[in-house]
Amino acid sequence: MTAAHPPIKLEPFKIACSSCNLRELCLPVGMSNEQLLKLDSLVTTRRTVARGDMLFRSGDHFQSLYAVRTGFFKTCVSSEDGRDQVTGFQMAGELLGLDGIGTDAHNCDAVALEDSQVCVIPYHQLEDLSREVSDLQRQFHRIMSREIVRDHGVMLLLGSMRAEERLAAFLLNLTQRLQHRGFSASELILRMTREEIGSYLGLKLETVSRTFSKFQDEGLLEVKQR
Amino acid sequence: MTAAHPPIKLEPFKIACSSCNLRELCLPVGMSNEQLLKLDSLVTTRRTVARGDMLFRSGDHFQSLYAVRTGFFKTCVSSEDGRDQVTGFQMAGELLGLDGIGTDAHNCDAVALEDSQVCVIPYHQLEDLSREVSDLQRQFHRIMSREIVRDHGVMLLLGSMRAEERLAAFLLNLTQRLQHRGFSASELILRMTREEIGSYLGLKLETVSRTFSKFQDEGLLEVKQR
DNA sequence: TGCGGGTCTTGATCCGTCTCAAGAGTAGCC
DNA sequence: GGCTACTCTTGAGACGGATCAAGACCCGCA
Repeated sequence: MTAAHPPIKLEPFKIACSSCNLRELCLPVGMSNEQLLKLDSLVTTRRTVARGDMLFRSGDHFQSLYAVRTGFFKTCVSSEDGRDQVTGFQMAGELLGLDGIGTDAHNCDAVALEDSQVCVIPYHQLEDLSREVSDLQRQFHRIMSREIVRDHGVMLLLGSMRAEERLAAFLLNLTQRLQHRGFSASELILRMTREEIGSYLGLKLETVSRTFSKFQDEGLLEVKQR
Repeated sequence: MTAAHPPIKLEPFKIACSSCNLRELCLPVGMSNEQLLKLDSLVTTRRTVARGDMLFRSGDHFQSLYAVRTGFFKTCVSSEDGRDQVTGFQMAGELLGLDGIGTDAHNCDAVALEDSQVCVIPYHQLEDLSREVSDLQRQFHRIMSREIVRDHGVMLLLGSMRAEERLAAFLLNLTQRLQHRGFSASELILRMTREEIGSYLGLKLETVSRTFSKFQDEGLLEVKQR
């Protein structure tokens, strides 16, 4: 939309929603330029999370949502008796922290699977602005609703598919989302371990590994260490 | 709040959110009386759904949310290849249809498991009002967020629990919700079949039945035909 | 009251995934 | 560059739940 950028200016380009290359995937979808400026004034800080570090953990006080700018995350819940379940993998443009709204406390751990950056979205300000900007309200509701639909899809997977089907559905989903972001449809790097994939799919890591081998034997895919 | 009801008036009492006995469980939570009157003008129609009938089905155009007033529902998604998964059971005060917001089309079937009544909440009007009434906005967001948290809990159940644990967790959850609504904590009527329970828990109906029998043998509960 | 269809229980067997275990491959780090 | 720790692969055997099958129970309805 901006015809040209200043020719020589070298000061660090402050990345704002209005000029973010992810704005067609993220919270800004459907918003006008004018509205985006308001969003810019709300989303002013970014946070870097090193691989293996947590963005937030279960029980933390909830204050902000986070939009993944670069990198890759997993979220996982755990039960009192120490069981663990990966509930999702998040990539650029996806929101983290929606689970915290209901109780003002985060309900899962969010772990960076590679060095990552997130935009901090102060939740109360987002509420305020979305009362003013209905397009923002709409998009926010859509995102929450889609998370619910996604979760239901995972339930279907966990409740009624066999190991091969689960892994195939998982890989298909990953490649589709990566393709949406301009990556190859035929190749991908798995940022997560077999164990994490297994946890997400309700399988043990050995089963995941065996299923990969099986797919490879059948010529369905080629595995080069992740 | 009303000290006494009119002594003789027999005309049908128009049930509004402001006087609904479920207002402490449902959308009105946290709203003032004044705000509730606005909500009343939005939620003006009710719909009766006979046992076995569908409130909406996957693919239907999305226009409204539904709050269960009386009765009991299940929601289920199905994959292209005909697999079926019950994603939840809804009782009084709970909202149906949140999955439709993201794509303007319902994404699951909602089936009444007994004769039921729901309040129709036109979604666009709800959006409008929640821009005006921040307490409504907050509660609506909370409800969506809690649905996400609930779904994550089901994923944990499906991904890492054994049959007995799943059934126990399910029964515990049901009794807690019923208790919240003033029913006995030690007794309940299962409105759903073994097959529906199984579908929700990722088990076959025979396994559900066997697990009930096992619990009974161990003296953990008593089964009187449902 | 007796019939028929749906639901539930229980048994026997089978199969998919888990478990345990050993070894190979890979990456980070001194 | 070589050590260590982690991750992945593969095998053998065990086990939980699925499947197949038969019969009991229950409810709605004629």
